[in-house]
Amino acid sequence: MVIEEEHHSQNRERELRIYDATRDLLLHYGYDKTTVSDIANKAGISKGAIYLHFSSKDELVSALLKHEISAYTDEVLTVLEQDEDNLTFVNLYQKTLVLLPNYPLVQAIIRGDSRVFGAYLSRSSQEFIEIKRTQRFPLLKMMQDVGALRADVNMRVVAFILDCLGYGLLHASEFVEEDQIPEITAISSEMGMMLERYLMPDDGGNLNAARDILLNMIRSYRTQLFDEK
Amino acid sequence: MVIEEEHHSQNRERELRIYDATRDLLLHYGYDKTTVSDIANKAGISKGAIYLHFSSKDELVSALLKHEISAYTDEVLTVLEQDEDNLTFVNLYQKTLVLLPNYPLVQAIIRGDSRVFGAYLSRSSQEFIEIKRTQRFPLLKMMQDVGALRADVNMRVVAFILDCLGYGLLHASEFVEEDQIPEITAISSEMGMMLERYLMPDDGGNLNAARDILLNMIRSYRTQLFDEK
DNA sequence: ATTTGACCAGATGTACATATCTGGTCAATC
DNA sequence: GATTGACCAGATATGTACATCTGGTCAAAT
Repeated sequence: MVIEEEHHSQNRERELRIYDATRDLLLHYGYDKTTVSDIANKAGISKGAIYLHFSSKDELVSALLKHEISAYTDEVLTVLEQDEDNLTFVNLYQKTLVLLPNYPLVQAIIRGDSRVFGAYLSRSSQEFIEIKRTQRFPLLKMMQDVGALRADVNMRVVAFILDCLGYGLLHASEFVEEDQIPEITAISSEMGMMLERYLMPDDGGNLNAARDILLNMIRSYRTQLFDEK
Repeated sequence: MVIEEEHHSQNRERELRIYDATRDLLLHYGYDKTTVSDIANKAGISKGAIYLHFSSKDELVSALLKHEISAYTDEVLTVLEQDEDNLTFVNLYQKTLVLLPNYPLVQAIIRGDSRVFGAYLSRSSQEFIEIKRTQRFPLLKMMQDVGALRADVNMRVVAFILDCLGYGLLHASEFVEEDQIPEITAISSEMGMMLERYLMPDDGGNLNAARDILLNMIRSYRTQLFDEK
């Protein structure tokens, strides 16, 4: 029993090493230029050992992506659940956005970065990405319906504007020098202010309801992601 | 004299036909797939005649781009100068943004569209684009300094956010179905509302000053564009 | 004096053969 | 029975010879 435990954790530990190696290599060289041997080398194991964990290179990458998304949403959920008090738009936004730079692969997923994912992208039909965008409008609409957001805006258009803004943020390095990009804390704080002034109802709105909707949406996204197939 | 006049206008008319042909072909097939013969054919003249107007294909395209930018900024200036009264942020934004879809080449320039400009882009070092982005912050800062925008925002970050938003808007067709994109009038109206609530000082601010700064900036951009070389 | 379009050199594209690489396997090893 | 790495087939990259295209010119036509 003790032995099996140890053994299992040995395997798990190796799996995590494989994830680490794959993440580093994907971000640095991209999917096409990263070979299974490279990953094995970097993880300090043989190529065959990779196939003891994953049935193919694609499956390894899929598993890694789920792992990364899981870690990111986990952290977001934890943080959002924590501060019951002192809830503001700035907070809500800052909390979820500030964590993103710690998960560069998640950023690359949302961005649909072909440099990082190469041939993998065209094959796997981006199951991960779609969900987020198609659910932005419903999320905002629900928030508006419970009175968390002001009623006198065209929410369909607002969703589109926020999509554009998000797209721009994730692609900023394409049109501006890396060192010209402000701190993510400054950006999310400023964006929080903007959304607060723009979308908060005059009576202050129901921020707890907004937070709960956001939490539920993330939770259902997680379920969807890990249950199907 | 009359003959010369007529002759000149004959040449000018042919130059405009060349512009029209080039614009159409660039937008449809892109720079690399558009040959000088194609342009000549479409304009109903011989290839040699093109070289009576322009010394090279590149120079033709440069001239066309200046021509397009000139036309667009001309129209913007006219419109902005017109309504002295009833000045609002929504108006200011709507006026400049609503005209852009009529100038698809200008959009392509701002977007740095490699499909449209192909090899031309890498060569000509995008003299046109740079100016606009590097001057967004100074523009906003000036507006803030004259009290047209609220003082309690980090204008450097606001400029960055607006850059991201602009980038996203121009690249919208890359991440959302064409028919999911709202009407440009709805977008600019909603964006005007957003900026108004976000950036307008509590006392309403000095919108005439803001408009004048915008006008001057566009005028100086035009001068810069047409004077140098 | 204009305008044309055949012409040219260099760039670009095509086709194909050859060399290299790489995802995945499995007999041999530990 | 867990792990390895030599091995293989198919994919990808490289070299190369040849054909086509295209920006630009200029003698000839208008």
